[in-house]
Amino acid sequence: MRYWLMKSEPDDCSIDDLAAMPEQTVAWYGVRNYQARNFMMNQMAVGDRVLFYHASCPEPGIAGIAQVASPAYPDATQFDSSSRFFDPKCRPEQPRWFNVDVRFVRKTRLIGLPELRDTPELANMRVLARGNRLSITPVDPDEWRFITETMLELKTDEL
DNA sequence: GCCAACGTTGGC
DNA sequence: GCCAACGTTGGC
Repeated sequence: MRYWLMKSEPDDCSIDDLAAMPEQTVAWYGVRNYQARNFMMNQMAVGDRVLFYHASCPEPGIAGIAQVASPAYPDATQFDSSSRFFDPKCRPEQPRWFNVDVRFVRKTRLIGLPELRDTPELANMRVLARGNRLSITPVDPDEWRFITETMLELKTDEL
């Protein structure tokens, strides 16, 4: 099992929005970056755990835990001319963009970006790297354990 | 709204 | 294959 951090704009889909979804599951559509797409296509597996991160908002940071709920499949919005994610270069017989489904696990206290940056154990987190713009980044098992067990005081059966 | 950083595009 | 121009991300 791998661990990930996935950014979402809470105006779009917050952790509360995810919890309120049917099946508490949402399609992670709209990724238009090859590196992030490749993580979903090639490395994610159903059951992988996810740090749900609120981005582009007044208090950016980790807001909850989620899990990967489906394999990657073609992102429907790439063919939808009414979508802001429409990609006119894409044809259904050769989809370019893919997404997984993500399911709610739990809401947590907000671990804000300043707190993440102030935590020496997380100094090497991908998402904190200078200039990082990826909306999906891998999380090391040690980082996952530190965040969930030490910072959030969650037990294994709560994840 | 600003801007640093990075990805993508396209001319050559 | 280089690289300038442009677009996007996302914190502040």
